[in-house]
Amino acid sequence: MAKVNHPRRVTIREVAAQAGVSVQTVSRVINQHPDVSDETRARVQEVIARLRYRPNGIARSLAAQSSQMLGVVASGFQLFGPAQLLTGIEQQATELGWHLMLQIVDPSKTNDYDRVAANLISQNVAGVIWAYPELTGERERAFHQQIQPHAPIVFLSMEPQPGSAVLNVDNRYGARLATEHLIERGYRHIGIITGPMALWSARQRKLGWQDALASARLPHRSKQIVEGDWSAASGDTGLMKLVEQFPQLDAVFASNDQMALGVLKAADCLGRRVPGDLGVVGFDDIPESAFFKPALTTVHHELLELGRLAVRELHRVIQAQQAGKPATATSLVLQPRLVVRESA
Amino acid sequence: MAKVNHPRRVTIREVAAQAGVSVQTVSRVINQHPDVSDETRARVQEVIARLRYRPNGIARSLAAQSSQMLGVVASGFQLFGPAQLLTGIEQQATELGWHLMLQIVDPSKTNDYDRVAANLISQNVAGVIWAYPELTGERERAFHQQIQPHAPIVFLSMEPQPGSAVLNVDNRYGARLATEHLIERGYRHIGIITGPMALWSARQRKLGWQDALASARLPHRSKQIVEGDWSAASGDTGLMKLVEQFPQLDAVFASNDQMALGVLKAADCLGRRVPGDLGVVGFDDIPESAFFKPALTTVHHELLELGRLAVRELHRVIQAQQAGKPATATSLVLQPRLVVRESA
DNA sequence: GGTAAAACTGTGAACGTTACCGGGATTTTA
DNA sequence: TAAAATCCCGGTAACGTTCACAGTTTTACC
Repeated sequence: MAKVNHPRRVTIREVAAQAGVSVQTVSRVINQHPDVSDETRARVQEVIARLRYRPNGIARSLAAQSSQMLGVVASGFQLFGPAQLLTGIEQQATELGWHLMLQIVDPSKTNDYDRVAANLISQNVAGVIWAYPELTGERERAFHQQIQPHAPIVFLSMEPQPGSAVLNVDNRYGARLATEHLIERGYRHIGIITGPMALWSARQRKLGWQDALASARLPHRSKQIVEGDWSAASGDTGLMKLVEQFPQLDAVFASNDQMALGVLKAADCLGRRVPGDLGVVGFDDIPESAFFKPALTTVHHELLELGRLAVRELHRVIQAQQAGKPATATSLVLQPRLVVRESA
Repeated sequence: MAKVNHPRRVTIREVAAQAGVSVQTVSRVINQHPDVSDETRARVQEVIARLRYRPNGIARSLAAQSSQMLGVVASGFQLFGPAQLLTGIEQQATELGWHLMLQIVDPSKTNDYDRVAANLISQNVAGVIWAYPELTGERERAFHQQIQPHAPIVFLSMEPQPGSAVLNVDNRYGARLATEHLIERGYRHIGIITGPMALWSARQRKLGWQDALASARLPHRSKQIVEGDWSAASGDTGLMKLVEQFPQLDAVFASNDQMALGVLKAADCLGRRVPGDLGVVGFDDIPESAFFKPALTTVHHELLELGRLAVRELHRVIQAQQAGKPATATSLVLQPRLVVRESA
């Protein structure tokens, strides 16, 4: 790292000199420490404003051994879920005065997790939000072990692990709601297009579908199941496969709205009318789903709120730890709800 | 900022002690400085690995007066464009070894820009990518003035400003392509649903639509125009308004794909067949648009690549500046292309 | 009016790294 | 063979802030 000739920035020392006080006093003013007389405080603040002094966050972090930065590990913002989570995280972080350091993981590279952990530690983040959907037991443990000594972690949308704080939407319950709705409407041969089965959330949604069928004493066999990848394209081909391997199919639970869109499209191509010949329910309630043809019945969940909660939880723990009280983040599950429209 | 009792981290001093060399030599090894013998280098690296030493990025930034961090100012990841940009930025940043500090602006708060600038400066970012779509002339200048002395800036999707580097997609040309396609297909009464007119990119798309009509000697009047807000809902209500105020309407250019979806929905409600009774073209080519009914003809642009380019440009300038050669970022425009499907 | 407590302010040493400069050992050049 | 260049390496002083502690002044109370 070569030195770049930037204009000298104003330092705390200059402010102190101009205000006729010590550096320490200026520091106290900046940090809203109570032990400063109103008069001194006012004088210092006047100088700060005049000189346009900005405390150097880097130096602050180094001296105080803690930064104003939260690490966010994520991936795939093109998808609705991650984008929503990140937005919520950002909103809440800004409101509470935290900065965000973004890290993307490439799950295909095994040692990418180490790189990310190293980066987070090296920047001395005060807390970490793991918003990437998947982390298997062993990797989770390894990551936890690396980060935990330095900063608390909150995981999002992941399989609950003992000893870790995981914030989730109840995917299983949501899928059950969706499927039960189909059953209520009289459909009896209900297939599913799942998300990538490597993902816990996708597996949970599949379980919810099974729950509903089981409690209605309807059979569920593997020919009723097709695995998708969250994309509309996989919903489209998914339905094609499904009708082929399970001809009596009369309804589909698509594990997200994009795939549901693909299903609607394929149904159209096959000449099947929705909801008459085929019931369809999605998951996520993306803003567009109300404008599908027909408008999609789907499961709504509050991912934005989940992201906000993650930050708040981290904030709580960090504050407590700084006050000397040991605290750990706790897990939490948000309940989704069914949004009935026209597709079932 | 109170001190938290975390386990002591391994410092460069301990590595130096264990390896029997000076702190400076370890620093040289970390930074791949050439002036170290292979033998010493190997010994130091062995110790680093054994002690699991991680250089403290904060201390490094402070000492070197430059960080490994790029600032990204953005907003609205739920929208396709920003999400795509951010993904591209992240990919390229990771490949080049940069970290990202994320900042969201609330455009409704006037002084939010100052807050963001202060944050970026305080964290000593090496460069800034402004990915929030809009910054008016004056604010742009103010922001520029605050940041520029500290770090180079690249703006994305914004009105080109003299003296600033702006990376853009040619929105006007893309919109022209879309509209010309409608004209070629024989539509003559072509309306438009614009994006928020406060946004330059939305205004450019409108201009492209005008260009096409003008060069085909077709009239364009204000009753052919409705302003939307990028959402499917606004596309839906937009078409309703449009047919009311301009009954002879036979085609619509929707300024993004979400609004096009809304248009398709409204057309269906009105009993108008697409593309028979009504031609529709969108903009963005979101992955779902191929699965609309009918499949949407739209304009494709490479926002992911635009994000990557922004990082590369910044990287180039920073490198050059550190090498002592003054350099400035340059502007650039990417050309979009038409994707013909079934909706026109 | 004296003492103890409270309120305020300053001093010096961290925090973990890199920049700058200087010096010895080794090789190259004239 | 001496001088000059090159290669390695180390010591010291930053970078801009906060922390711990030690002062000094003011206030409160009997």
